[in-house]
This record gives sequence, structure tokens and C-alpha cells, in this order.
Amino acid sequence: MFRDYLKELNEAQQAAVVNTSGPAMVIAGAGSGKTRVLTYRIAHLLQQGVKAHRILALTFTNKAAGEMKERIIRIVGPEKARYLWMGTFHSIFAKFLRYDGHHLGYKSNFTIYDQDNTRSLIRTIIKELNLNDSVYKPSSVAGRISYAKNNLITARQYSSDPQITESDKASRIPEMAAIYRHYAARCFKANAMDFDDLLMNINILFHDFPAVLEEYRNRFDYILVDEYQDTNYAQYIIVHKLSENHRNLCVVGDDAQSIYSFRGARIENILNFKNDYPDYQLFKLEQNYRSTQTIVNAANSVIEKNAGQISKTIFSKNEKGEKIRVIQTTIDSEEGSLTASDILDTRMRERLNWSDFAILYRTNAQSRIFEERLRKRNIPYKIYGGQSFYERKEIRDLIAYLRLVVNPDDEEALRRIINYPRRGIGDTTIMKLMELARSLDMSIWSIISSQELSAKYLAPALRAKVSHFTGLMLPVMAVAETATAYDIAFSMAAASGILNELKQGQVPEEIDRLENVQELLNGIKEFTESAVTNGEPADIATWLQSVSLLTDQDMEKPEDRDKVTLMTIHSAKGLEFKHVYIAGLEENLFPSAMNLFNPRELEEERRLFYVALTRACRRVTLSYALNRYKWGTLERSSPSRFIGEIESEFLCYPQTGGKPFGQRAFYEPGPAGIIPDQPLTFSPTARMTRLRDLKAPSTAERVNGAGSAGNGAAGDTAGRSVTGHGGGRSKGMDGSGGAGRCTGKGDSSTGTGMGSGTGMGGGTGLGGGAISTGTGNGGAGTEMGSGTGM
DNA sequence: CCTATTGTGTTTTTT
DNA sequence: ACACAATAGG
Ligand SMILES: Nc1ncnc2c1ncn2[C@@H]1O[C@H](COP(=O)(O)OP(=O)(O)OP(=O)(O)O)[C@@H](O)[C@H]1O
Repeated sequence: MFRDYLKELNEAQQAAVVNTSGPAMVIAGAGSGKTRVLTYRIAHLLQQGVKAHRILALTFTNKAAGEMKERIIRIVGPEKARYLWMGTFHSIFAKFLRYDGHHLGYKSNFTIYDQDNTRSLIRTIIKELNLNDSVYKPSSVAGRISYAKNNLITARQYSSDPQITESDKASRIPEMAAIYRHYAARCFKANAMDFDDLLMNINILFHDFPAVLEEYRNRFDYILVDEYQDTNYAQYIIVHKLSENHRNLCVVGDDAQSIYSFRGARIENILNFKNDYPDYQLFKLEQNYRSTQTIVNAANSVIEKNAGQISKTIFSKNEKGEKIRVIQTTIDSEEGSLTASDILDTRMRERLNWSDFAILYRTNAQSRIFEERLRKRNIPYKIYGGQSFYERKEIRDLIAYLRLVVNPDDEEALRRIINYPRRGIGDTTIMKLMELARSLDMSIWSIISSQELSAKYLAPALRAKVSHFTGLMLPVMAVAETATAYDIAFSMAAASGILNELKQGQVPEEIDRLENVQELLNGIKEFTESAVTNGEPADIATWLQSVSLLTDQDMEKPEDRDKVTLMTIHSAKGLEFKHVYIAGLEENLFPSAMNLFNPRELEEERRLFYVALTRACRRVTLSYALNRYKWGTLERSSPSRFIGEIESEFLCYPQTGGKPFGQRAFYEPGPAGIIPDQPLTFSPTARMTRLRDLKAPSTAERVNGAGSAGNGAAGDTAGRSVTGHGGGRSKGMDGSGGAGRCTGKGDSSTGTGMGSGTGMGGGTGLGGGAISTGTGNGGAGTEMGSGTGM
């Protein structure tokens, strides 16, 4: 039973794990085991006899929390770990607010508005205030409100702060404060909180109700925060208030990986720690166990370009490994094809799992091409981000019904489904109802569900339609608290007419929708059953709560385990993969055009690149396309400056035989700048260029093989992806080995490589040729590539 | 009130 | 390219 878990840590890590009392900060580069330290520290606390429910650990995703908990269980066993408080800030504090939100006037059944709800509410408010929505763009208004909330500025404070109102005036958005006030009031009346409210309201609660704060303070003896560099001001205050008595606060982070400033994250939270806790212990971890030396050193050479870093050493004792490959393609679809075939080849050659591969990109929009190309080759993949299951129309519709059942004042939900399926209650009517509700200071539901009020205010025809609607809702609402989630969901799906409506569907996509709804119902059924067996609450409100705070990664299905991962770099934070492809390394895409002109934002893009590079254990492949479809039109692009920021000794250019692409290789603005996507699509037989044929020169001198702690066990990473739940996240922290073995088969040898060169270098720059010939056979591109380079 | 059409913005990143 | 919102016409 007893496991000497301390042996699985290096000295610096051990120190950070065993010195559990007082304020502590672990600040260290990527892959140095920060998350591992946090995990073991919690295990250690439990082993020392601290009760699980006295420990609060805040992570970035719920999935990360789940994995951490599993690893803790493997060390200390399930009993001791059972009642740990672990989760995201949002999910933990939403739970607190269910209990104590009433102090602020919220009912415990409050709804959590997601981004869509928020945006649509803001849109209606803008309309109601007769403002021009091209001046007050809903998305930027939402951004501004969110920013305010993250900095604990309430609507009232916002309105009365001269500095803010002046600056809004100067930016020609003087009504911003009014929108914020209306928005806040409407959310409150709807008994709803948006994501940012969850944090801000906790702060208000703690500020205005000292007794409540005291209660929560006394509830935990140890507080731990992962990914501290990406916490915002609101989160910072919460954490500090909660730990004020015992001061057992441990935060873990890396300033070089702070990539969420757009949602309020503040690196200052790290920098200020020493001022807040002058007596704090600082732990630095310097050995990277994840990646090859090449990758670690390359990443270091990039991040050095940022000014004002906390200085850190980070080295790897793993093998030197392959160089980072730079791949140039003519067009985005070719980038997809090359990546797909390279994954295929590499997987065979190194006998890996699909889950050992990840394709990372800057924007979700880039995923499409990869999807297409991977599908064409029958490579299983999973996509995170973008539209998730819960964001599909039919799913949102049913969920809106359920939300209304739980919280009849949820105006956004009501508005969505009062006329779906069609009940003859059109937009104008809904508008009128909203106005009426506003003038009576009541929710729409409370009007239409009251005999008296609807008799008084509604025309008879409308009354009939509306009472049909209330008639189907009321019976379900009546049992909302007693019936199980599944019973509610199923009867709602039936009573609402959604099932019937979808059953009418003939087109394949309509049939898909029905299947999706059924899948949702199945999901709710599973939730219900497992809750019942575990003696946990199985009601619909609980289900809704958990579902509204899910992140993409939280809802991975078991069958997704062994698949190639496609995700944005942002969502890849904290994960690791043996092979990482970073795509779309083009100016204006990565770094994003929006962040080019501001040095601070450019530095954040660079950090993002650093995060991307350091996700890889064995090998990184960078790629870019000289032409890319953007909003339907083909646009030229040039390679990202970030490629050049990697120390050149770590790069290789397999397509040219080793030399960087010369200027000439880039696309010259030829006459007919259009190259049809056709060739790649229609000539699968054409010999595609394969990166395989272009292998990197071997740098694998096999430096003292297995990294130090080798611990044998290597298995971890590999093993996990097969059995573990982790899906994409093959981060291995459990057993020993861990990534230790990112060794790549030394023999990269074969290097057939490179060869052939012609490709780029030589020719008239591929661009030209391929493109102008275009039509005929876009083959040109391919063809030319074929034997030779490119 | 519903449907078909036009028009618009969307793509930076997410709890 | 595409989805979705605003508009017009039935
Ligand atoms: N002492 C160790 N011995 C063996 N493997 C280790 C050790 N410490 C960490 N690792 C492994 O190194 C990898 C990175 O660890 P971890 O994810 O904890 O690092 P991190 O600092 O949180 O990384 P990031 O900042 O990139 O999220 C994991 O695969 C982990 O299992």
C-alpha cells in the first residue's frame, strides 16, 4: 500500500512538496513538473493526515482536476482523497454561490449564462436603447463588461468612475456604462450570472458579508492554485482572502506561459506574490522532463526575446533529439495533406498511437482543412474548441427548456424556446412581451403563467397560444425538484414537441439532430444513474450546473482516446504529445494581426509560441502556407517571424536539403494569383510529397540516452494513452517514468532525406510555377513536389 | 406570423 | 465560405 512517492521527484521538487506550511510559490519553465509537484504536494498533505475536505485546489480545467485527483488516488488511495475540493475557479465558486448567493439576492437555482446568452442579451439591450450596433458591437461590449467584472468593477462603479466614463466618451461609446447597468440588472432579474459574475459575486459576497467570508476561510486549511500566471484580478483577490488566516497558499506557474490576458489574466499576480507574502518560500524547478534538448533549447531561444521575464533556467537531460522541421507549402490545403501523411508515416515508423500526435494552431478556423485531410486518409482525430456538442442548436434548444424548468425567470431561455417549435408567437409578440415584463418589473414567465395578469394584459388570441405553452411547462416544473434529471429531460423533450419536430426531419442533417438530442438524453440518463448509485443529487438543476461549466476537454468520450488531437494552442496549455505540429506559422495569423502593433501583445503571442513548442516530447514540426483562404478568398502570406526567432541550429528544412528557404522561394505576385484546391482533392494518386521522404538530418547523437530520472518505467506516457482516460492528455505524472522517454528512436538515420532538393531552393520558387500554371493541374504543386522537394 | 432573400460579419485566444 | 441576422413579401 505504501508508496514512496517522494522517490519519484527530484530534489527541488521534493522540497516543494514537503514544505507544506506557509505561503509558497513554484515558478518554473515548461515541463519541469509543476503540475506534478502540486499533485504530490496534495498527496503528501493527505498522507500527513490532513483531511481532504480541508484542501482546496484550483485548476484550469475540470479535466485537469480529475486527472490530478486520479493520480492522488493512486498514491494515497480513494478514501483519503475522496472529499478533496478540486476544480476550476468557476465551478467551485458556482457551488459556493448556490449556497450563499441568497445574501446577494440570487436564488440557489440561478442560471449560468454562457457567452451566447450574454451576447444575445447585450444585443437586445443595445437595440432597446436605440444604439447603433456597429458602434456598440455586441462582442466588444461584452468584452468590455467582462473586463470590468474581472477587475471587480460593478456596473455602478463603472458608471460613477469619471476616468472610465471619460475614456468611454473619448472612444465614442459614452453609453457603455448604461449598457452595463442594464445588462447587470437584466441578468439579476433573470436570476442569472455570467461566467464573470461567478467570480465577481463571490468577491462581493466576501466583501459585504464578513461572516460568510469567515466561514469559507475556516473551511479550508490549504489552498493550491495551478497555472497561476493565468489568473485574473478577481481570482487573485479570492485566493488571497480565503487564505488570509492560515496563509497556507501554494501557487504554481510560469510567467512565460501566461497567454490569457485577453480575459484578464495578470502576470502581476506572480510578480506581486513576494510583496503579498514577504516570507514566502520560492521553489524553482529547472529540469525539463518532457522534451528533448533540442526542443527545450529552441523554446528558450524564443522566449529570450521577451523583455522582462522572470529569469529561469530550464534544461533537459533527455536526448538531443531531432531538429525542428520547417515545412513550407504553397497553399493551406497542402499544409493539411503533408501533415496528415506525415502523421501516418511517423506513426508507422515509430509504432505510436494516434494520440501521440497533436496539430496545434492559432485559430479554430484552421481546423477545417486538417479535418478534411485527416478524414481523407482515415486518420481518427478529435477536435477541441470550436462548436462543441452542447453548442449545437438542437441541444441548446432542449437545454433552454430545461433551464426554464429550473429557473422560470431565465429570460434568455424563454425567449429561445417560447416559439420553438412554432407556436405562432413571433418576434414582434416576444418583443411586446419583453416590454410588458419590463414595465411591470416582472419576468415574462410570471406574467404568462398568471391567469390574472395574462387576462389583464394579453389579447385573447395570444393568451390561447401562450397558455398552450405554459400548459406544457407547468407539469414538468411541478416535479422539477423531485423527479430525476432524466425523467425531466425526457418528458420535456416529448412535451415540448421537440422530438416530434425532429422526427419529421428527412434530410440527413435533420436526422443527425434527432440523434444528437437522443445522445443528450442518454448522457443525462447516465448522469442520473451514476448519481443515484453514488447517492448524489440526481436532479436536473445539478445536471445543468455541471454542464454549463464544462470545458471542451471535460467531455471527452472514451472512444476518443486514441485519436490525433486538433486544438488551439490555448487549449493545449498543460498538455503534452510526442509529436506536435504547429501549423499556420504566418505573419498576421501567428502572430495574429490583431496583436502585431502592440509590443505587449506581441510578447503574449511569443509566449503562445513558447507554449506550443514545449508541448512536444520528441519532435516539433512547424509549417506555413504561402497562400491561404481567408473568408473565402485566397490571400498570400509570408512566414512567421517566430520561425526565425528560433536559434537556427535547432531548425532544419527537409524540403530544401537543409538550407532555409531563400527569398526567391516565396510566392511572387504572379498574374493569375489563383491556385485551385482541386489537384490535392482529385488526384489522390498523384504522388504526394511526403515528409517521410524528407527526413531531417539526424542530430540524434543519442546523448546519454534516457534522461536522468529515467526510472525505467518509461511507460507512462505511452502506457497512458492506451489505457488511461487521458485521451489527448498524455501527460504522465503517475508512475515514474513519465515522459522521461521521449527518446526518439535514434536512428533517424535513414535520412533518406532531404533530399532531392530541387524543390524549393532550386526552382524558380515553387510558388511561381505552381501557381501560375495553376489550373491545369494544380498538380503542378503536387507534382513538382512529388519526387523532389517540397 | 412565416418564409425566402439579402446582407453582414466572422476569426484570436476561453472559463 | 458560411452562418446568422435583418429585411421584404406573402
Ligand atoms: N521527477 C520527475 N521524474 C520523471 N518525470 C517527471 C518528473 N517530473 C516531471 N516529470 C514529467 O515531466 C512532464 C511534465 O510535467 P508537468 O506537466 O508536471 O510539468 P509542468 O511544469 O506542469 O509543465 P507545463 O508548465 O508545460 O504545464 C510530465 O510528463 C511528468 O510526468
